[in-house]
Amino acid sequence: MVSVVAVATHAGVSPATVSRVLSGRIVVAPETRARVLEAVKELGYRPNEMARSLRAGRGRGVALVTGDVEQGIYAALAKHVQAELEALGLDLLLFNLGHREDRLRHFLERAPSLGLRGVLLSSPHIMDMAELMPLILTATASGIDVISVSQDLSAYGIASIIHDDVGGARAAAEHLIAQGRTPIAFLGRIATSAIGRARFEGYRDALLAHEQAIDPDLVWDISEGYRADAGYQATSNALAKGLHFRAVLTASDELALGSMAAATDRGHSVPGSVAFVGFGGLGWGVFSRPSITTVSLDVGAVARAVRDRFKGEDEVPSTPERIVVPARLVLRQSA
Amino acid sequence: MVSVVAVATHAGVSPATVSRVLSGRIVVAPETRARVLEAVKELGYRPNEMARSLRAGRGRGVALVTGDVEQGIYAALAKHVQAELEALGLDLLLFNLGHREDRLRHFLERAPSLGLRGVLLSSPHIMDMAELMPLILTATASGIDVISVSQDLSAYGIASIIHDDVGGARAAAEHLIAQGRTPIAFLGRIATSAIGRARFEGYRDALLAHEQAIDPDLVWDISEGYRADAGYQATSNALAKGLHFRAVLTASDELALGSMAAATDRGHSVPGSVAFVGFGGLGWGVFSRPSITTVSLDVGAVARAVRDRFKGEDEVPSTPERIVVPARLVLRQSA
DNA sequence: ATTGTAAATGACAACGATTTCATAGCGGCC
DNA sequence: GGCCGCTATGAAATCGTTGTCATTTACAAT
Repeated sequence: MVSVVAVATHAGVSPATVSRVLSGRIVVAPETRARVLEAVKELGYRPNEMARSLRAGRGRGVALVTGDVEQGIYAALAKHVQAELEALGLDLLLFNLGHREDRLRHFLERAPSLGLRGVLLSSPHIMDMAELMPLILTATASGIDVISVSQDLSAYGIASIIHDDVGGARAAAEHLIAQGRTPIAFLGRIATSAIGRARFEGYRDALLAHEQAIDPDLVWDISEGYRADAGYQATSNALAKGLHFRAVLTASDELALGSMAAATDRGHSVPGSVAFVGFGGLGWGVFSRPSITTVSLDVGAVARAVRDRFKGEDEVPSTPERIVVPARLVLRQSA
Repeated sequence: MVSVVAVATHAGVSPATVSRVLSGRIVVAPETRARVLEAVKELGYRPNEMARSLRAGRGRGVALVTGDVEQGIYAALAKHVQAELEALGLDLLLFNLGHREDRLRHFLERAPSLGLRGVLLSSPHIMDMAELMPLILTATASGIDVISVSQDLSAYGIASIIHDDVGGARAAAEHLIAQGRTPIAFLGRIATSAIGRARFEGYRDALLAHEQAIDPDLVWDISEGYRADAGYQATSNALAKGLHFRAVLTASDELALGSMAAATDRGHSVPGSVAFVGFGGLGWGVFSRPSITTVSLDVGAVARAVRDRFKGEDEVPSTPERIVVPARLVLRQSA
């Protein structure tokens, strides 16, 4: 491994000078500078990131903690965030909880010793943040910038970048109501997910605003992840019970796909007999048939907000603590 | 930050002893040991990972280099690999190339200085590995275990964990032929992707084995990523040209979905008029309507192979250099 | 001519953990 | 009783980088 010392020797200067040249922040005689750069190139020197991190007290890693990257929206988030971080010379560490809270606890315990620059918490289906707060505070105290993505934790003093889930769901419900597609069912996690609850609130708001009663039988509060099979299951059950509904507002595109399949399998036409709205705006939603009308979440905007948060060199950014990214209803075939 | 020195002082021993107790590999008097553990617990000490890495010469990170995590198969890979690595106390760094080769180069240049334990190259749509070999060799020389995932680079002496793409595609084509669904079109990257080419070979093998001619018009060699829109586009073009085919063997589930949509939109029934086979076996493929018959790739098996590779403490594992994970044809509605 | 000042650079310490080397203490054996 | 050897532990060096402090040299000002 070629180190500063090697470069310094080669260039006939001290290691300190090499460091100065490379940092660029300190004046070095042009001739010396040239000689050092020459040596650097000749030896193919690259500063050791581990030594740098130790010296600086923190590294260049930012962790993304997700519930399940296999879910399209998280994969998209990982992709966009990674791209933004890479542009800042930061690395993305991925921690996938699989919706198991103990792993989040374990990660948070480890976080301070890893020298992370930041932690993006994007595991929205975990409710008792209160219990985890001590760990989070320990992390922030150790210089880690903890940001909640998707879930609003600004009440706890944690910077939050969130989608307008309430507004998005409301817009979707309004659209369905305007088309006369009532009654509308809601499918998602409510009791066990802050995000799911926000979407449910949007649904409820719209219904109440139009003096529609909320039928508990049409509120399908699932407890598993937002995968297609959960949607299929819940919808099949509802149909088996003979419940009547003309539309389903779901909390993810995957749920919508599964839900739609359940209806289709029982001979209901989509959107003629039942309409479906998803959440996320994933790429493949355009190509299912019928394609999925969805509340599109601008993942790129979230990633840019993350970038803004990390672009400075200062320890604790002073940007606003709560950023809301708008959600947009994208009309396609299913509703 | 509480360090070994703090713990040592607290326990009335030297830092060396603390280290010995925690490593567990060296005998320490039971009474001393107890005192150290007590101090560790009392102070909430956690070894600084950056210092450890510097001292050890390498850290605990493993990088996963993907083409596009937003594609289901890579997201699934990331998820499973992360889970396996976490069990080994290793962290996953995610680098998403977005199919841009310069970023791979850039990453490989940086890799040795990051102290990575390993690099999982899973960006199969890059062909001229020969050009990148010097960088890869530099990485391996610096102690990084470079493993090619999906793409067979064992000819270059790089450990490779691959799917049986040829066999999987052949099985799919055989299935279509057995059902009399000919002529069969192939949709995927051939010229610009090692994996795509392998899948094409399986297709070709099956056709030739059954004395079917390969119609160049039915070989749709796309150049973009394996996203649904590319599949839609290619298939629409083919249909617009009035080409006749009874089945499409595609190189990903996303392509299959897009391709299927194109056919559906032009009034063809699936699978009655045209059949479709995808590649990957993603969760949502079960719930599209029609659901997608697919060559399922066992991502979990790949992740386990990765785990086996990293579970030892030794620098260069001596496990076989080429592991082939079987691919399985999963019959669903589309074919 | 002498002193003051700024620029350029080198020596050295420090980040925190681990490992090697050295040593104190103790028990056993002849 | 003296010596050998083993066990348990401490002191110190090391990983590679960077920041602080000190030193040198040159030049300007009086």
